[in-house]
Amino acid sequence: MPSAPATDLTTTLTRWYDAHARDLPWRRPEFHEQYGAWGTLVSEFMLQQTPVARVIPHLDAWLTRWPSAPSAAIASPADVVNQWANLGYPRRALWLHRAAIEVTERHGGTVPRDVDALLALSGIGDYTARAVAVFHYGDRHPVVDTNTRRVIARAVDGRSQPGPPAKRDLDRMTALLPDDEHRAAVFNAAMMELGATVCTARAPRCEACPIADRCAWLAAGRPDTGDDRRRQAKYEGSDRQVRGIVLRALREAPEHRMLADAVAADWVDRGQRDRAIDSLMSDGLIEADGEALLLPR
DNA sequence: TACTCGTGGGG
DNA sequence: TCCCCAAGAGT
Repeated sequence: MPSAPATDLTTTLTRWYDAHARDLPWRRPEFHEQYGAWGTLVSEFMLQQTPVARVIPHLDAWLTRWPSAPSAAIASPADVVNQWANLGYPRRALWLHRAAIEVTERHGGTVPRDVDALLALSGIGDYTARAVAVFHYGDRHPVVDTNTRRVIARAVDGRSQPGPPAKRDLDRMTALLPDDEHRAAVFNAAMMELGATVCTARAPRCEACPIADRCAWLAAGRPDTGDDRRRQAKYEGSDRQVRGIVLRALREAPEHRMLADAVAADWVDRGQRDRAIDSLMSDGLIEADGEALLLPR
């Protein structure tokens, strides 16, 4: 007969987190003192779909240049897109810039604490809004990302992978959250850290897992329960690839300006190249000036 | 809901 | 080599 866990989930995860959490810039008290909620907001924007190791140097550079929302709000879109460099998904740079303007105009330059106010900002969804409210302000909300969804799928549901994201994920995370605000914040961080470093997507290290004794998936023998997530579209030859080539060329060009004909000139499918340029323009990531293309002013 | 949107490191 | 995946959000 299996014995009940000696310690409740929150305490177990909190102890593990205290001993094993990575020392990341946005977890340091000085970071919050220096940059306030703006620092957390910028870090979370960059962490949307970009790995931690790649974010760290860019975050430092960004906050050195723009240490507050109002300072970023008066930058040009070109400066922002260029500073974003190769972080990927460059629309995020424009949305972050827009959010900085909104924070300056609507909230007097201070990133708001209220989740609904955060959700109303450009580029901020369920994850980022609650991450700011929890990790900077210390409030009690469910922070649901790919890591927490995977940990719940395994530990609670006994499945090898989570299903597609759904609104219901928020309620499931809430159900696990301790009542105390501070403990809830640590619980959110610990679930994410566990998913990022132990309960990983590909090769989970169950032998190092603090909650292995109560994991439904491990108890079931780590079955492959299938994966109903949608696979990422092929990148090679895609519109995204062409967009990436075009934008990189403009970032690296003198004055961030090039003759349109010279951009991605060796891309064989000319029609696809032109469509990519059109879509970048409609996103506001580039603009046309006569025969030239340039980053938006 | 389904699809799009970059870039690079690791298995 | 190739494929997978990464602190998601907007449409």
